[in-house]
Amino acid sequence: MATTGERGNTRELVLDAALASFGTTGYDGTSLDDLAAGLGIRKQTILYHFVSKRRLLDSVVDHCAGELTMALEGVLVESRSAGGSDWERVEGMVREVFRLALDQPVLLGLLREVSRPNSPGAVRVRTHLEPLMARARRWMEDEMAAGRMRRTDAQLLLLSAYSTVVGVATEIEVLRAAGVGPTLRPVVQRRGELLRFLRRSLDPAAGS
Amino acid sequence: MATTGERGNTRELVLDAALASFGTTGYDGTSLDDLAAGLGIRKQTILYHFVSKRRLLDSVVDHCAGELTMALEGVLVESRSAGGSDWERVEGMVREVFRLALDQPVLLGLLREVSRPNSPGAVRVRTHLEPLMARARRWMEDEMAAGRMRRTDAQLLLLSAYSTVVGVATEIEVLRAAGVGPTLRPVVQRRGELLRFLRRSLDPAAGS
DNA sequence: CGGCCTCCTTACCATCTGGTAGAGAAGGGG
DNA sequence: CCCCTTCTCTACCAGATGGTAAGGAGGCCG
Repeated sequence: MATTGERGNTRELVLDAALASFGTTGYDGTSLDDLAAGLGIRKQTILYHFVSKRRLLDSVVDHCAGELTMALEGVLVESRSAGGSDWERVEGMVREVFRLALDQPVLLGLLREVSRPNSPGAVRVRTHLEPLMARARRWMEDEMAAGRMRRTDAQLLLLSAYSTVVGVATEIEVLRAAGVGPTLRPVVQRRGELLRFLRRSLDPAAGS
Repeated sequence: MATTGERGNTRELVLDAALASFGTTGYDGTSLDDLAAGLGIRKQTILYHFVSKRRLLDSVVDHCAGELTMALEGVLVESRSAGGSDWERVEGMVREVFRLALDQPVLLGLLREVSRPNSPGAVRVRTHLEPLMARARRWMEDEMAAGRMRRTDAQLLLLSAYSTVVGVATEIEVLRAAGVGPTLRPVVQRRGELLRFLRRSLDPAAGS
């Protein structure tokens, strides 16, 4: 075992620190030496657990994607057992995403970093998002066919919602940088806009 | 003069290439060697014109900020000579910003890069934006005092509009990365939302 | 005890980085 | 003609970076 007790949680400590560093300083701006120094360990310890810097980023992305997926799954299960309508499910998921983002602002930094075209993490994030999106799309199209959802281009709607979330994430970071701390107002407002947009597009009981 | 004709436009060529590279690959991800190689020149030529990498970034930011300022100034002058109302002026400026963003997508990349907290370009961008914001704020407060504009927190409104624009910029990039090319729809929609929000907050002739 | 596995270490390296020093080419002006 | 300025080049460097190789400490199992 390790000389300095601490048990086997080194991996997760590195994961957390890397998430924070990638999210704030960026992938290229993060050096393994600095990362290790911040944790009081040696760079090689990081490389022992995560082979290479690139795969460390992948692991961080995997970790966060897993959290998101589980959280959304939870909402889905809950809504299903409560017998909620389609629209209530959609709303629940959107609210959960925003809740996650506000609870763990570090996630926003990472999201922004990997959302950049040409980002090394972009492909990895895509492998996580694509099945999620495909599943959501299939579900929506089924519901549309059954008349429980207003007909629209599911693919485009999902993409639009996704880009909106990424955009809001950026906004939150910009506001934070400008000193406007945890002012929920604009975020809540933008969430409301997204929800209204989705409702208008999906809810058969909504006007226009 | 230069061995290879081309006159003295090397500086601007570098500026353009740097804008593109900083915006896509990021500041840390851009190497002077690669930048120079892409232009068929040597790194030292870049350093001759721009002393250091950091100051190259500053120059790029200055250049873009100058373009933006001039464009906005143009809208102001035009609106003033046309005798437009306060609200028409605000709307004209917002439209001009979006027009610029759509015309020169590279600007979006840079904006996103420098909007990141801890970005080396953040301070530079702030020095450009602060006087602009202060001026806008004073103008708005004057108009509010004169009753030509609805009373509200000018500072917060400006910041909110700014963060919205940055957010939209990110959205456009994400959509572009997802293969959804120049689909104007979501952008126009978000511009509409921003305009409605501003109108609601500022135009005395608007409802609610 | 001795071999094995896990985890973290020191030692080292090839490469790339931004940046310095200085030379060479060419135009312009006295 | 020579000098000065402008611009680009070659040569070079100190430091940082990601990554390899190998060893040591301790638990576990035969």
